[in-house]
Amino acid sequence: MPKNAFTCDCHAVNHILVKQVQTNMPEEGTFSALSDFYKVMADPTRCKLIFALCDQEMCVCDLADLLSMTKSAISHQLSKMRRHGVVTCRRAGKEVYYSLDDDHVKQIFSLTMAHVKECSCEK
Amino acid sequence: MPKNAFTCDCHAVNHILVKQVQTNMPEEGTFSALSDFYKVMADPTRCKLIFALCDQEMCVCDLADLLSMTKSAISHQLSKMRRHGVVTCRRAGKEVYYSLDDDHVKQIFSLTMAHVKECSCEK
DNA sequence: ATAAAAGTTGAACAAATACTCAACTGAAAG
DNA sequence: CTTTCAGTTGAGTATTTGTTCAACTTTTAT
Repeated sequence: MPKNAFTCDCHAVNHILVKQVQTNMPEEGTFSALSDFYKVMADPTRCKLIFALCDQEMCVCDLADLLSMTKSAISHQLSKMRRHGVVTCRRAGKEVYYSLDDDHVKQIFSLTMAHVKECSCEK
Repeated sequence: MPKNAFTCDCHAVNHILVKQVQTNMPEEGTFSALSDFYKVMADPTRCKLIFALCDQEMCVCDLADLLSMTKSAISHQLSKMRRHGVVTCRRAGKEVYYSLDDDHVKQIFSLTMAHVKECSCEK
């Protein structure tokens, strides 16, 4: 059974506009990639980790101490972020040091920080 | 029982750095606001809606037609986005037209679009 | 008034997900 | 070699969440 193939329950008011937007729409994969990226950011713990890693690399242990959480919880989050290209890591003896992978992330993060400070929208 | 108050299961390697980052950390509310914002963006359907509304306002019906989804599903998503200050709406006869509320959103969105096009990270 | 179309809303269900727990790997020190 | 500490990983659980369904409101047309 095709998912939701044609279950629009109404007739478009402005057909021309709909068609026009439709031709400019990126492919499905672009939107999954977009929302996947935002999903990685969509958690307070991961936002804190990004904030912490904005200025320097840090090891899992220090990040766990900083956020008063277990190494396991932090490690899970970091590996998710790593799978999505948000952070990289390097081993140094017993420690593994994480840092931000991409400069875009820092840009997007600080732009969003500025946004939420201005925007006063109720939950 | 206090949630995870002090359950860090290790000793910080670099105490000084941890303390330093700790003093610069924004308050909890800032991080919830940040992740709440990203949560709103973290869905393919909502990303498509934002894309569609980047250039002009559109009514629910046309958006439902564009994405081949029910009015109800679209309306639920739009109201979520409205509660979080991402979109606004105005009534015009039977139709309700939605548009992007804040220019920051457009900026962040296009920056992210550029990011995911360069970044080739596996799922 | 009545009907039809656009949109909203609340409950319910299925899928995704953050943290916990326990078992594991890798590196350094005894 | 054994122990210890840093970190990872998989399973399990509780919570969150996207869509459906059905009932409702609002506006326009007959």
